[in-house]
Amino acid sequence: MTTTSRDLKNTVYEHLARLGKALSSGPRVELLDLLAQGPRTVDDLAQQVGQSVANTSQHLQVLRRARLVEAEKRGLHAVYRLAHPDVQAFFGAFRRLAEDRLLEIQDATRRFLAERDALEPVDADRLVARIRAGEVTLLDVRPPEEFAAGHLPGALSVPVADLADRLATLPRDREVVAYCRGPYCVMALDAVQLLRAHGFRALRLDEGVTDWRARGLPITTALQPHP
Amino acid sequence: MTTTSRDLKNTVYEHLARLGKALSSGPRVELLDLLAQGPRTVDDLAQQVGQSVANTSQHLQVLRRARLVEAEKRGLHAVYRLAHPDVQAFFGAFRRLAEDRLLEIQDATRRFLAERDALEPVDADRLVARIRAGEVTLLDVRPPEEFAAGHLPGALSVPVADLADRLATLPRDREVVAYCRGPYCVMALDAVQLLRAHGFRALRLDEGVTDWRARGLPITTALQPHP
DNA sequence: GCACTATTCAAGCAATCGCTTGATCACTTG
DNA sequence: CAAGTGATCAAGCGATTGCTTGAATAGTGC
Repeated sequence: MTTTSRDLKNTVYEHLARLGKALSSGPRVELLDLLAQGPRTVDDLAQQVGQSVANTSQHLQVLRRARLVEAEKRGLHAVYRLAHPDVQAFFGAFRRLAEDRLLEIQDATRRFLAERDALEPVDADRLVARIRAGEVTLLDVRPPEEFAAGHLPGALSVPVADLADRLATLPRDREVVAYCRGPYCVMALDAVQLLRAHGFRALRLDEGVTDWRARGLPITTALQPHP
Repeated sequence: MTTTSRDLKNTVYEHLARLGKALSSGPRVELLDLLAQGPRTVDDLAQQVGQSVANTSQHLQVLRRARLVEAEKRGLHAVYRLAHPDVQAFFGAFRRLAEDRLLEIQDATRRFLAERDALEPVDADRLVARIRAGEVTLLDVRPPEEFAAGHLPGALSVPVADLADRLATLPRDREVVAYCRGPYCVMALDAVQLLRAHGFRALRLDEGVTDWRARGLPITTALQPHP
């Protein structure tokens, strides 16, 4: 009797721990973070996290066994995506808790930003009104697929790789605000550096689409995520 | 340049994973679940999870390094508690996600409950009104310390171990509702069985104090958690 | 059918993890 | 101060994990 109730506890907590295990490896958390931006193929993900394809595939299967992501075969490719909107919300809570509690994270990013002397990012609260009013030029510097999967209203899709070629098309009389995936994403940082080097007044928004959505602000999808 | 940004990502995601690692072992999750009920000493916890004291201590230190719990020396004892209210909220989200996504958990508990033929628990929504109106006798069958750390308003503290001795003091003309720590806690189940065997109309509430609080319903503390 | 690509599978190795045991430290009480 | 208790530390073990390498599978395009 006490033994069977112990058994139940063990299996229940063991299953809970399976969810924890899924989040217990750096590369896996990074994969999840990428997938929170939108669906992706395996070797796309592998490239982004800088791991071998085989290894990435294995990590993805761990995530799949924990029901955090799911895969769909599309011709040659296997497209992975988050298994449910709840996962995105939970992952946000996970990241937020870690950032709040583990000061090392804040330290590391602060040190990194200081080192790159990228002026402190403007926080969203102050910018939201101006962005929504269209007083600034808003750039989404993520890859086009992520832009397609959802972006801030009014944002222009200018992948950081293409930015140099498209500088001429940007109005010079307005401030430019660049954003990418979130506070740890450096693409917006690169963009701001490049813009400033060319005389633009440029700022970095340190939130991504997921943070934006978490605030209850609107997201636009130019294309359906899975039509 | 790309290398340093990789470095930042690695350290950030590695730190995030530290939080995941804390949640990646069954006993550790169980410890967290217990601590969500209220502060505890090490060997109290060790007994509850059925592990050696040394092992429990080590698990607690992993949780502490992840800043999920903190310890305070009190004379001979080390009292552990959750490090912040956010941790409790997050742990609730963690458990809820796991329950929703990992059907194995629901299966296991359902099978267990069926095996013990404990009639299905009454869900809170239907009972809340009657409990608040005081139409039923509400029993908190957890240990006294947990009752002291916070309990539902109007509940009587009747630890399951003492229940048999106190049956005579309970009114027989009203329904009895027993609760303990949550859906996986079997103390309320034992209590209901015992009550029914003695002719009471008894029901089990499958929520605990943390669920109750998460609903925004009131909690009473008879004693200050840390005076 | 053949070459090619994207992904998964299987085997292997070093590193880490979970638990145990026995010693040690910190504090209380006789 | 000695005895006793609660907790931590340190060493050691078997099991698991993370990554690599090389082969196998499934679908595409010639």
